[in-house]
Amino acid sequence: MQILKDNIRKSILDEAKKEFLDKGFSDASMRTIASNAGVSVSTIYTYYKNKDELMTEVCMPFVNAANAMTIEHHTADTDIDDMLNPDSQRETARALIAMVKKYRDIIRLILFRSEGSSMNNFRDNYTDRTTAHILWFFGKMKMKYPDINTDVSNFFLHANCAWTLSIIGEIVSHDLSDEELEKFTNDYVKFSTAGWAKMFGKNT
Amino acid sequence: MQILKDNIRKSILDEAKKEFLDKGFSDASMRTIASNAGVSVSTIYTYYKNKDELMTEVCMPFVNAANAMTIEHHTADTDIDDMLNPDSQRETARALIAMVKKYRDIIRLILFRSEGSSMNNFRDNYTDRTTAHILWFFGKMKMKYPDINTDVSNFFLHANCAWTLSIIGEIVSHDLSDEELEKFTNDYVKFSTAGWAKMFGKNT
Amino acid sequence: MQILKDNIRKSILDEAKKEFLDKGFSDASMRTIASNAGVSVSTIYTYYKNKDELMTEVCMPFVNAANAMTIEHHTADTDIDDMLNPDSQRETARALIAMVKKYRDIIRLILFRSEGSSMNNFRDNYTDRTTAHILWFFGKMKMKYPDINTDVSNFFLHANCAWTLSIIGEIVSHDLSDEELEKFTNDYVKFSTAGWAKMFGKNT
Amino acid sequence: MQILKDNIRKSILDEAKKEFLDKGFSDASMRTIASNAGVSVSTIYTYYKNKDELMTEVCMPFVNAANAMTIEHHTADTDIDDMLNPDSQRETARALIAMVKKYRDIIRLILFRSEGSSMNNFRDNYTDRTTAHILWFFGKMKMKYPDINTDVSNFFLHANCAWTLSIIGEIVSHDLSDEELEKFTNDYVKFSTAGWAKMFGKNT
DNA sequence: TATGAATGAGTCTTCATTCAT
DNA sequence: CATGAATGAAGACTCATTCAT
Repeated sequence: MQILKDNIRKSILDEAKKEFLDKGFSDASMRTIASNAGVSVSTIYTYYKNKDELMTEVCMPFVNAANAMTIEHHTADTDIDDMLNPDSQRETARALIAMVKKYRDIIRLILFRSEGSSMNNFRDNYTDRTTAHILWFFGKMKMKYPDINTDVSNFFLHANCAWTLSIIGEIVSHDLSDEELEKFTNDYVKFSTAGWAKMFGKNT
Repeated sequence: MQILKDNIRKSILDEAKKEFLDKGFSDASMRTIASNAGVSVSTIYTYYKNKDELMTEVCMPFVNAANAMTIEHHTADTDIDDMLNPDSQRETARALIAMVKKYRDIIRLILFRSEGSSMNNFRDNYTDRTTAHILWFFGKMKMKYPDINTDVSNFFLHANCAWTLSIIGEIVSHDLSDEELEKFTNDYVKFSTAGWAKMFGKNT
Repeated sequence: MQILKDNIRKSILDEAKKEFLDKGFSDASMRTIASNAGVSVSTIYTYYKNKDELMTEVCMPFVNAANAMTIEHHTADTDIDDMLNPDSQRETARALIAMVKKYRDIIRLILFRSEGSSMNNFRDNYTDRTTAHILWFFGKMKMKYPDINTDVSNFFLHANCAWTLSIIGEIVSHDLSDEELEKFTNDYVKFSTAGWAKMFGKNT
Repeated sequence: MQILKDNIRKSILDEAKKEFLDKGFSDASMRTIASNAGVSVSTIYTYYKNKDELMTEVCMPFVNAANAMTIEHHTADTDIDDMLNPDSQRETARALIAMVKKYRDIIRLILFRSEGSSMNNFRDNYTDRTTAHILWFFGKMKMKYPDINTDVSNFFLHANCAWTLSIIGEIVSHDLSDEELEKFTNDYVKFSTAGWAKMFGKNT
């Protein structure tokens, strides 16, 4: 029975994901989801309060993974050097890309097809959170190395965080081979480490 | 009469813009637009063929301006040095920001509230077009300066173009003072010129 | 100017006929007619009071011809023998068929696509009128030849008149060659003269 | 519950029939039907997929009966003599008339008020099917009695079948007493048996 | 005369959601 | 637990017609 119910849950979530991706949240139809999942519309409502919650539930796996990664990242004892260290950056980028590939569909759903749902806030929330973390990190670094230049425009930091999300969006929108992704990673790291070095005034 | 008609057109466009921004294209209601514009629903249809065309018409001012800017940019006789020249880059950035500020609402509409309309393609189209231009430009530069490194991942170029759009999106989503924007511009230019210099291998 | 106006009238009528035939009266659209005729919708209303009158006007050529034929037929000095005379019947049938072929489209319009318009009464009116004439004719014949049997069910006469209309409907619905029509005429006359002879009790 | 649901179904069908008869399919309004049936518009859509299917469902009782009668008629072991035998013909006619009286409203609906719906094809389909049967029957008879004349124009056969339908249409359009119908039946049989006898060349 | 413009009423259909069973 | 049934509100869009110009 438990198994049966889990099957139904999964079936509903799967079909909901397809329908949301296909039509976008607003234009998706609960009927279609139910019909494709082989259950009645009302059954969906016994599992999920409403359309929005269904959407949220569909996105949860990624949201959880993203939160976990964020926490891990935030608690890591990184130093300013890590931002300038290509190897360290590459590692971080690869981990991110691995996760992006894993949650490809959900990410596409959240970034491009969530209009009208509460998941549509994810983009802004995520950027804001990441930005806040960077600011806190910069403060910490300034304490540690008083002579580096951390006088960086808040909005530039924000834009940089948004870039990450933008890149994620581009990755999930295109079908890239592993080689392309690796090459991209190298280029990106080259570009951004050089950029940050310049920002920090370490690039005499 | 002419004035009257133009008034009505403008009124419809204004209210449509508001409604689209407020609810998103899909959830926007023609009834609401008509009611707020003080005309009957059918009157809207004497001016615009359907909801999608109304949306398109709302966005046209920006689309035209963006196209004009693109053409101007593409026909400009830029050189590789311009990409590395902070002054030149700042000028370009400022021009872009000026336009973004001018069409703030429409840009927000296109980037974040256009799901379900044909304007939703703008983002991808724009990124693709810009990427294509950059590729062409790189080829030209490689011919001119055979010793620079232009072996940059296509997808990195794409991601870079997407960054521009992402920044534009952030600008229209936040209420930034002129100082902040100026500061951001400086930082951005510092960061990216350093990045490109590194990419081109000019940064001995 | 007169010529111009007549051109417009004709153009409107032609396109109206097409649209009515295509969609049926109820589903036909004044807009479509106007657009195809190259005039504005309101122009149609300067020529015709409303959709129904436009329909009527489209059908007039046939209605007039049919009335003329009816009058001619009614005033003709026919005798009971004519109904039993194959040559006479064939002649009548051929004349009718000629007219039917001439007004083919309008007849199809009236018989099969006039629902919702006042032309939809034509069928019944025509049958009733023809039936009335036959009744009057039978009365006259009974006076002239008291010994023939004219005790025919009113409704049979009605059904017979309806048959004529039904045949007309079949002719305009099918694409028949002249040979087929001629063969049909012969068969029809053979069949019905035999039938009437039996009815009149003359066929000993 | 079952009873309740059947009541609702029936109520919807009844009111739909009335509305379709009253306004014709195209001009009939789902709102009016729903309102008269005492249900909401959307409830109709839980029972019937769309307006056309509702129309079809309204007509089904007659369509089924007509098909049953056709099958019965086609499988009967009739002979050429039956077409010339007044008693046999009268019997057939009476059975048909009984059915017509039973489904009077639906027949009127199909024959005269179905424009725009898929039931509008019934007339032609029926005529074609009956004609095909007659042709097959004539072939069979020619095999059995090589000396009868079955060289009858296809279109005449078609017109004859259309006559049946035309008569049916006249019956449902008029309020005829049983006597009138009986008298009509006699006349019709007299007329048509004489006609067919002549056609077959048996009436020396 | 010809029409652009305007409209209120209407179209069929779908929606997410609720609830009794 | 699962659902069939029901619904009011809303969807985009079209309609025939009028009227000032």
